[in-house]
Amino acid sequence: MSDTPLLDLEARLHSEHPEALRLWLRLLTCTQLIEKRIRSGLRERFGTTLPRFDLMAQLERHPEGLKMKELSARLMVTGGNVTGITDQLVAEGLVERVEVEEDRRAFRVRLTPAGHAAFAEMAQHHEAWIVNAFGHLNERDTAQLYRLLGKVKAHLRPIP
Amino acid sequence: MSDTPLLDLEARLHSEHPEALRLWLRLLTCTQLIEKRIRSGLRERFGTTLPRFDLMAQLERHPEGLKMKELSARLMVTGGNVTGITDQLVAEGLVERVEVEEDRRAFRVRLTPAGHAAFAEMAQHHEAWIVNAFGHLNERDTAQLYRLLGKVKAHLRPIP
DNA sequence: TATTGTTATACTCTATAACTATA
DNA sequence: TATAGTTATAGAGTATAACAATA
Repeated sequence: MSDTPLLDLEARLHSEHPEALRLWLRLLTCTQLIEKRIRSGLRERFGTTLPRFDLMAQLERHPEGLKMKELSARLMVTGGNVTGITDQLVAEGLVERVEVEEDRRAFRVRLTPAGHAAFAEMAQHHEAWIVNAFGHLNERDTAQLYRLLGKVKAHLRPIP
Repeated sequence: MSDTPLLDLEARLHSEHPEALRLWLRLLTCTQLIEKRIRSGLRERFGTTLPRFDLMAQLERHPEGLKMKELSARLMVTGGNVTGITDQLVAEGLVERVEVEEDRRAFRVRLTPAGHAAFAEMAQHHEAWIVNAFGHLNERDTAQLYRLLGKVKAHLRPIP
């Protein structure tokens, strides 16, 4: 139980922690159901995808722009993917690459005015879908769920 | 606020329910972090993927086997994908298709003895990863989180 | 006609690794 | 040497739609 958690799995694990497994399956199911709604909403209403929306959401929180490296870390994907998604959004005039004076290798990606406007509209619907998904939670439940997930997150990322 | 939730979004949504949005982002982050761990664990240790594991997990709960249609519903993916994943697992001797007497269009997919053994080993590690992910939750927190997510799930799927 | 399952297709996201240009 | 970002590649997962066989 202490420091050799993987040595005698066969003997005990399958029945020792069924609650953790049930919890995980429920967490996964909830997330997937909500995520599917958002993905189809974004696709059907705006012809876009969740990773693209997420990238724009990050930029909206950082009007001065974010470096590719920062975007990569925040979106939890590798650099090549950020390049690809950014290229698409640049081609559509929604984001732009701005040179960084101090470092000529890097630049900041930021929303264009058109991108800001497009994001604002999407964000409204996005928020409505979210609010609807959690529609039956009262304030207390919402706060408690948020708090408990905070504990989980803190343990998952020792250095947030 | 009552029956026209999408008409005047611009005016109110962005500031009216920030808690729901925060909750969703945290829920998504937790799920993604855990999921990434599980995916890389399955890949590195067992050379397999999460959808394949999930399919086998469904079969393990149903020793008599499941029809493709049932697997499709449970895994929340469309039929073509189930065919593809099943084909892979059949090729590796982990699952088998068994004819259904009453309906010659359909059959049941079930684990082979080799598949059962392979799944048992994976499931042990899988459970260890899950237990570790929720390692800092005490029993009360776990139960409460499970209960709250149950509320969310019930609202998401009116007919479970 | 409707349903079960397959096939074919196309698209998105992803990680990896080799590459460039700067630092 | 190390870092920022790109390119190229390959693979997995997904949805869609057309299809065959059976109900």
